[in-house]
Amino acid sequence: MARDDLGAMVARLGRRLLAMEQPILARHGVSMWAYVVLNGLAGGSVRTQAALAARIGADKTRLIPVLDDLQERGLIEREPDPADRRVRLLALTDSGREVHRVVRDEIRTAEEALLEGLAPADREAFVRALVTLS
Amino acid sequence: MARDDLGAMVARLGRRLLAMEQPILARHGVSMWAYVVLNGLAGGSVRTQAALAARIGADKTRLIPVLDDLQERGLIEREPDPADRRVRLLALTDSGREVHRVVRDEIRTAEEALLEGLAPADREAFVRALVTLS
DNA sequence: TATTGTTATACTCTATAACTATA
DNA sequence: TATAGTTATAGAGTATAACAATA
Repeated sequence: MARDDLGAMVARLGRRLLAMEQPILARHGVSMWAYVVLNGLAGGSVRTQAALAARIGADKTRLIPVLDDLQERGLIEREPDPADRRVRLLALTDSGREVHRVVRDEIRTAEEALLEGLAPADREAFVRALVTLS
Repeated sequence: MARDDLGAMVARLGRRLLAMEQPILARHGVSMWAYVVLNGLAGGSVRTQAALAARIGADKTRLIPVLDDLQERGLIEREPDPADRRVRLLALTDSGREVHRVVRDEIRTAEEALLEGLAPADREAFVRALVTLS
């Protein structure tokens, strides 16, 4: 069975997913990186900017404008750690948590619609494989 | 079963595949875009630069330095179409076909190694799903 | 007038280095 | 001296617009 390289197919699928998510994010005024940050903070285990950068695989300097924006819009809190005042402790506000939940639900719904194109057994195996490989 | 968004997982897998391919490409002195071009031409159905750009989803202007380099190195031919002298007809040289074959084989081998981490049934379903979705 | 390929330019994204304030 | 975060800068990658040569 002739097929493209995995790399080519994964890249195409990535572009397709991105195109699918873009309108959802735009509708809520959230950039891709802002969503990734909200997502990273939603777990609750990440507290500092350095930890967040490591978690989402971004440079720490890339995060700063995103955090500035999210803070201005009241979606995150960013306060000096009393125990080490070099560190900023990050947390979602209620409003941030809500935006994250809404956007995430819409994205998940759109993902499900995409997976409808697969046989049910393949669908489960695909997600399982993706969890393992990623 | 809590999992990340498909987008996040696909992006991570994409980065992983890229990191895996990078040393192979470097060893043969071929950039990612150069490989994509060789791959696009290997099928034989694509003949013009515009068609190639469309096929691989790249801007036509992005292709030009890549084609210049591949031509200088004797991996592709690029000649005006006698029937329409605006058009450049592209083709792999024997040497280009050989480089493509070698690189592709190494990439496929590495991909197989990656897929070893999956149960055989999941492996097939994963590739099948990827073909469908991408 | 429209199209293929090319060049020049501007823009975006990302990484690097230098700086501050703490420790 | 080392570290968290910030700022400024430079580099890479990409897209946009203008151009030359055909049709």
